[in-house]
Amino acid sequence: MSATRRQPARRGEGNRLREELLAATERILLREGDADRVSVRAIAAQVGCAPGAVYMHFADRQDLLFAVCERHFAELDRRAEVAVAAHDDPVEALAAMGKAYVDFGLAHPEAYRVLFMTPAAPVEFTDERVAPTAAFDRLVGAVQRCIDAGRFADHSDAWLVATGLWSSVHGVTSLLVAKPAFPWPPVDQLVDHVLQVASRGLTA
Amino acid sequence: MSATRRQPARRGEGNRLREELLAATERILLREGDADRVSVRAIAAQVGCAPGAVYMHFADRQDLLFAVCERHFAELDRRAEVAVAAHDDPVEALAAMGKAYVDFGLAHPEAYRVLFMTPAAPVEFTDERVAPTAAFDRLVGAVQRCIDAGRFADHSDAWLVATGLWSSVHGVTSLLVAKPAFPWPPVDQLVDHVLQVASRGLTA
DNA sequence: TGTACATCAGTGAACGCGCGTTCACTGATGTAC
DNA sequence: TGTACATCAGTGAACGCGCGTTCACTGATGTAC
Repeated sequence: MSATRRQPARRGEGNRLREELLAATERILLREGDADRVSVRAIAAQVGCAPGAVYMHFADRQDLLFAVCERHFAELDRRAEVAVAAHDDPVEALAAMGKAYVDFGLAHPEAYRVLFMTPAAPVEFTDERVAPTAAFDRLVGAVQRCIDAGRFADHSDAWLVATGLWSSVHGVTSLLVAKPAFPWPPVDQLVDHVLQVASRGLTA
Repeated sequence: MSATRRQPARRGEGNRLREELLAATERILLREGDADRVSVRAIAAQVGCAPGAVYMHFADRQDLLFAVCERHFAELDRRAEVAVAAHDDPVEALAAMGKAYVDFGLAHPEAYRVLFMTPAAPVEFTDERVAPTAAFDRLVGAVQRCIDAGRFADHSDAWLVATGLWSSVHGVTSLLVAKPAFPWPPVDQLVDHVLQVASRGLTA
């Protein structure tokens, strides 16, 4: 896009290029749909700087990609938090979390793919850099509240129910992200249907 | 593995190398877990032939990768067919299809990823080379039989229910494939749980 | 039975390319005296 | 106020690498006469 050379940042504004690099990486990630196809050189070209300049702000390519994902992970957790807080009824809160999850995935398909649809995320989320399970812990908590409230007649294993629910909402999200050309029903209808079926299946 | 040079095939046995290339491609796809990381040169080295020999049997790299996937797609449809045929009860047949689907994905994670977890499969499945919707058509039919039998009280849209079910079974499969390191419940338990919840949610 | 020839199933060197990363250097900006 | 110097925020050329693909060639095998 902006193939012209940018002006170097002023003193003390070293973070400007950093922000531009993050934005450009995200743009290219969105366009390519695959972290493997996002090259340092393409990012630099998009920003209008030399490839080497990337290494002023990030240790390496992985580190840059990770930084992009990290932001989105934090947003997912925030969305989940808001969704839960909006409902007193624990089953409704759970459904709202599910909806928030799908919305997040569809709003950031590129980040979603990198985070949840590749075997190795740019950096493994088991290390100390991020708490990937923050959003998942929130889900387990919401399930446990349903169980404690006696809403799930037959199910008492919060971990099992939570992984099952995650599977379902991930299924919708990831298929929509991976196969946009498929003749899907209207997205809202599909999402509501899946959440409703899951909800009925658990409470029945 | 077999880094030694192979003997050229005899006259009339030209397909021998073709088969060996397909097998090697599959092996490397399994190891790498990503079609983008499967190179022609690595395949040739594995088989023990020159890189150029690949072009005696396949038009290009895409063509070779596609041929590997095509076989697996046929197997998925076969498994679905067998599962449906084994049950008189339409709801049970549907659950059996779901189980067969997940089993297929876990048995061939590399093919599953290429087929269902990337935005562009090696070749787009909308073209004339394969009928990717064969297995899906089978699913829609199985759902319709449940509806016709009056088993789905509230649901009359076979397409919506089928896409929803696909989402659920895809969710389990793809998460297990993409995140094997996650502390999942026992796989059988998780799969049975998801299928049971979906089944109850639809029949309730 | 012998031999010239066509064909099959490859070889292997080379093509041009884009990649991540390094490193010596540069020019503008701020600071100390 | 002027000037020497340090520092910041980069540049840009180069490194070695692996990639997909092409192409002139090769050696074994079968076939025609």
